Formats: sequence, structure tokens, C-alpha cells
Amino acid sequence: MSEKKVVSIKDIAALSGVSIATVSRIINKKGRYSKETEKKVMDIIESHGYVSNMAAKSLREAKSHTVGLIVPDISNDFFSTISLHVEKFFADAGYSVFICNSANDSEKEKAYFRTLDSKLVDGIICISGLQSLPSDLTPRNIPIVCIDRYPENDKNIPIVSSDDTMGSYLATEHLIKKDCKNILFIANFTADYNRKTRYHGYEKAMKDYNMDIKKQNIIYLSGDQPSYVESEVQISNMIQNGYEFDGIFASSDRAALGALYALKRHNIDVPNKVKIVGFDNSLYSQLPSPSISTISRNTTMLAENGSQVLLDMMEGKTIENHRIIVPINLIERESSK
Amino acid sequence: MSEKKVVSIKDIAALSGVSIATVSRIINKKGRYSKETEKKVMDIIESHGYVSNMAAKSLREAKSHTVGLIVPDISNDFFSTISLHVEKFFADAGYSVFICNSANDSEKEKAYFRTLDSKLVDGIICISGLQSLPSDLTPRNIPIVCIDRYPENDKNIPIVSSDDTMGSYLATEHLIKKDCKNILFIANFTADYNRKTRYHGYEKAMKDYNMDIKKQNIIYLSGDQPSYVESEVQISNMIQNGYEFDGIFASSDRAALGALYALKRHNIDVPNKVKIVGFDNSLYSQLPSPSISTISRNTTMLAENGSQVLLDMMEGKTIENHRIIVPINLIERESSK
DNA sequence: ATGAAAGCGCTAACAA
DNA sequence: TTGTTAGCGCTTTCAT
Repeated sequence: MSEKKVVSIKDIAALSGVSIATVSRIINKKGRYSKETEKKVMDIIESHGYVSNMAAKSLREAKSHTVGLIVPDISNDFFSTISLHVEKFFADAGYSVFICNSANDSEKEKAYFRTLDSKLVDGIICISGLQSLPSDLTPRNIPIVCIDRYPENDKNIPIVSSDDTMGSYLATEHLIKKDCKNILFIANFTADYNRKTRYHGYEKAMKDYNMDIKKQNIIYLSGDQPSYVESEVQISNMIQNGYEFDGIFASSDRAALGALYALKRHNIDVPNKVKIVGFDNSLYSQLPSPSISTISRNTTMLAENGSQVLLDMMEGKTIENHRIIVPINLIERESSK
Repeated sequence: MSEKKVVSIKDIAALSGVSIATVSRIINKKGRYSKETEKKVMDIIESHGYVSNMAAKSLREAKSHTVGLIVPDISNDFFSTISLHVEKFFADAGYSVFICNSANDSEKEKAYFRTLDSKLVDGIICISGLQSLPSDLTPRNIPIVCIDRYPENDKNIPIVSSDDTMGSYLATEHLIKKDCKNILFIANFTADYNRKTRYHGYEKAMKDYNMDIKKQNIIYLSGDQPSYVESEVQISNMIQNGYEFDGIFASSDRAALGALYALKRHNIDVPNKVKIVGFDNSLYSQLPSPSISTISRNTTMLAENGSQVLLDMMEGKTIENHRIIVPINLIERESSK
């Protein structure tokens, strides 16, 4: 490994015959230097491949031009799409982003908050699995924005989310209008985060249309296995037990897919005998045959709005709206035709 | 925003009545302090929620406990799965990872190299879209490891990749053994990166089995549209033109899916009339009906081996093996039964 | 076992 | 327009 000496601002100053203060001003375009010195210095910088030492700059400015992004699992496409847009947004704004996979593990997630804080990130954007966000998680008390899920907290953290309850309402209403009389609700497992919001939409739609909500129609997944597996098993069991139903609203596309597999396996026609709606507009609803109707959250807006709010906070602006709700909509596909 | 003062090592020292040197040794477990002082200091650290300032530490040590990960697009599940495992690996090793989406844009990617360098990352792991990796991209000349793709370079950068040529060979051979007589090859678009390796596997298998390689059987996608769209259009055209074939090897699952759509649309039975094999074992091959046979690269091994090599380099170990080939295998599904 | 002090590279206040 | 210098928080060498 060739040991080229790394050039510092001091070297550039010496090489160009000016002071380091001048070089610093030129690098940061702060003015107070002549066109000639600027050119002279910039030439030296170019030819020596100087890049400034961000650790020194961060230390000095107590600001790192870096943000942290905490997601449960970046290999999940909902989270990875959000990550893509968050990273793009901040790259354009001159920030780098640390990626952290919490795996829905509370201790891990807390550790990430501390690590990010110690790395002097200027802000954190998180899709948190935590029940609450104690303020001592980040001693430096940096700006935080939540996306999608909202842990309790005592510092009025902004939240950008989609209206899940409305989404569930739309999905359920859609099935009702398609003449389904006995609609199952599959509640996906989501760790600490509560699954009530999506249930509420189902509940409200059922009530609004004067339909009975039967206990046995509510199916909870445990999270012990991939949700499509659990879902397939549970729906299969119901079919084998002779339980009849004609509509399924699953609070995740994967659970919806599991249900579809179960129905296919038992040769029950979808959508003619049973109609299905999922949640997320992921590949799990787009690709199967029949394709699965679903609720789409606007991931791009979720990511961009969240990033913008965080940037505003980092720049010291005051945030007027601490609850941003991003539109949600029903996508009709073959499974509920 | 409450302005809690951030406590530094100096504060901890004052609070515990020892010198900052002692506190530093205790934090870093360097020894040369008594059990009692250790306890006293640790208590103060706990109760004041002290976290060390990594910028200062980085500046001092010229090392940031941070690595950079450059991928074309993290929302693509091949890349996001790799990212997950890279991040996990480095988190366990005490490093944070910067995520960068190059969007297959050379200029952007180069800018990321410079930014990462200036942020003092200790190493970079990349799935590069670059044709070559000039050594002045990172003036500090930090360790770099390539995964999957291998740009030209003059510093013997380690590469961890799967044997794509072998994968293509296996796919083509599989179709031949299934009695396909006229096999199309769909070459996915991949920016700068050359698409020859996958073609070579097809070519070799065809030759080994004494099959003709017809010019009109090689289909190139331009990258102007999503590959499944382009693929569907091209295969549709061939069918409409009355061109007959009974096997398709697509160098990406998406392209394979587009082909499947085209065949379905023309009511051509898969696998009975035409058999299909894709590449990547992504959801695009797993979820459709019929499910698509595919070549699986071991993403976990790709990520973990790459990370391990980078870590070794960062720790100054000498790397004996600069080309790590990760196993690849054929997954038979319904599309080639 | 502990402490004093230099210095990592940079910015900004102050001087000229 | 330019330069001098203090100091950001930390590690480490050298004393003690």
C-alpha cells in the first residue's frame, strides 16, 4: 500500500504561500480573498487532490453533515424504498447518511441511537420499533423525525405517516361494496408497535355498513414465522374446518399472499368465491396471479416529507405541523374484481 | 429545544476528580488505573449519559470506525439484501456504515468516493458501475473491496463475486437437457458494466452441446425502460412475427418475467411449449405463476465475505486471495418443469 | 496508578 | 484582503 502523505489545509497553505485561514475561507467560499489568490489556491488543491478532513471540521463546528437512518430491515422493500429516497434527498442537501438495521430489536435500536449521537449526526430519521423514545437516548438532544410509526415521547417529535386507519377503512369498504358478507381481518405481527390502527379502520367500516364483527374473523399472526407462512397455515385450517368466508383484508401483502396460497391449494376461486385485499403495494401483491388488490402508501412522499422536516429542524426552523399525513389509496387488482 | 450541555471527557474528569487521561484510559479499557477509580468514573459516566465525541476521536486517531457502502440502488432487492448483511457485519464489528446510491451514474459514484474519503471512512465496499477505479478517487488511499462487479484498477482491489458465467452455463444446460431446441438469450441492460460474462455461459453451454447459436436468438435490452417491459415487448414482437422458440434464458429475473407475460398474453403454455430460466432468485421469479426457475447467487456470502476481506484489510492483514468466488446454483421451478 | 501537555485539522474571532 | 491564534474533544507520550 503506497503511503502517499495525506495533504492538509496546512500543506495547501504552505504550497500556495498564504495562511491556512485564507485557504479555509476559499474552501468554504466565505469571501474576503482576491480572485487571484482564489485561483492560485484552488489550483494547488486540485493538483494535490486535497479533500478536507471532515472529522476536524465536525469537531470544530460540532456538526457532521451526516444523518442517521434507522429502519427495522432494509431488505424489506417498503423500508428500502424509503431509504433510497431519504438518502437521495440528503445527498442532494450535502449530507451523508448512516444506515442502521434495528431488526425490530429494542436494545439494538437504542444502541444505534447512542452510536449515531456519538458520531455527531446532525439528525436522525427513524422507523422505530420502540414503544417510547426517552430523551436521554441522544444526550446531544438532536432533531429526530419519525416515519410511519410513532413511539411515545416527551419532546413533540414530528411524525410523517400515512393514514393507516383510512387505508384499512378503504380496503374493508371495498370488500363490502363488492358484496362480501363475511370478511376476515388478518392482523400482521409488528413487534412492539401496536396493530390497532389498522384494525380500527376495519372496525369502523364494518360498523358504518352495519356488519357484524365476529371474534373468529379476526386472525392474529404471531411473528414466529414469515407472515405469509403463518397466514397460509391459519387460513388453510379455517378452510379445513369448514369455516365459510368470502372476503379477506390482510394488513400486509405477505399475509394476503399466504391467504391466496391457501385458497389456491384448496381450489377456491379468487376472486369469485373469496376476494382479497392486502396492504403495502409491494411486489407480494403485484406479482402473483391473480394479482392482489392492495392499499398503497406513498413511500416517496413519506421519505421526502420526513427528510424535509428533519432538514428544517437541523437548520433551526420551527416546525408548525408535527403530524404530516401522506395520502393513501386503494389499488384494485384481480383478487377483488 | 432544551439546551442540556453536552458533557465531555473533561467534565467527567472534573466530576470524578481525576485527569482526563485517566478517564480516557478507562473508557478505552487500556489498563493503568485502579478498580476503584474505574468504578467511580464509570458511575459518573453512566449518570451523566456521557457519550464520547467520535469526531474528536476520529481526528486524533485518523480513523473513524466507519465504512462506506456504494450500491447502484438500494431499493433493488439484490442490493438491499447485500446492504443488510454488510451493515450487520460491520455493526457487530463496531463500525457504522454510510449508504450511497450511485444510480449507476459514474459522476455521482466518483463524488461518493471523495465524500466518503473526506469523512475519513476506514474502508469502502462497492458494487460499482464504474469502468475503472482510478486510485486518486480516494486520496487517503483507503482499503476498497468490490462485490459482484469488477472495475479495472491498478491496485489489486479484492473482488468477491459469484461465478456468473457458470450460472449462465447451468441455466442454459438445464434448458438443453429439458429438450429445448431453440433457446433465446435475453441480455439485460447493465450500464457501463459489460454483459459478456453471462453471455459466455450461454455460448459455452450451447457449444458443448453442439447447438447452433443464432444471431436472432440473442436479444439485447436497451435500458430505456424497465427491463420487464422491454422484454415483454420484444418477445411479443417475435411471437407476432411467427418466430418459433421453446426456451428462454434471461439474464435477469425481471426480463424473464417480461417474457412470461408476453407468452401468457399469447396463450403460449409455460412450461409445456416454452421453458424459462431467469437470474437472481428475486421476488420476480419467486412470486409469479408459474414460478420461474432461476440462478441464485448467494447474497449473504457475497456480503459477508466482502465485509470480512475489507475488515481484514483495515486491520492491516495481508490478503492472500484477491478473487473470491461464491457458489451459484440453479433453482428449478414451474417455468421449466 | 495517575497527570500534564502536545497535537490531530479545521474555523472563526480578532488584528493588521 | 490577509494572517495569527485559540480551541473543538480526544489519545498518547512522557513524567512522576
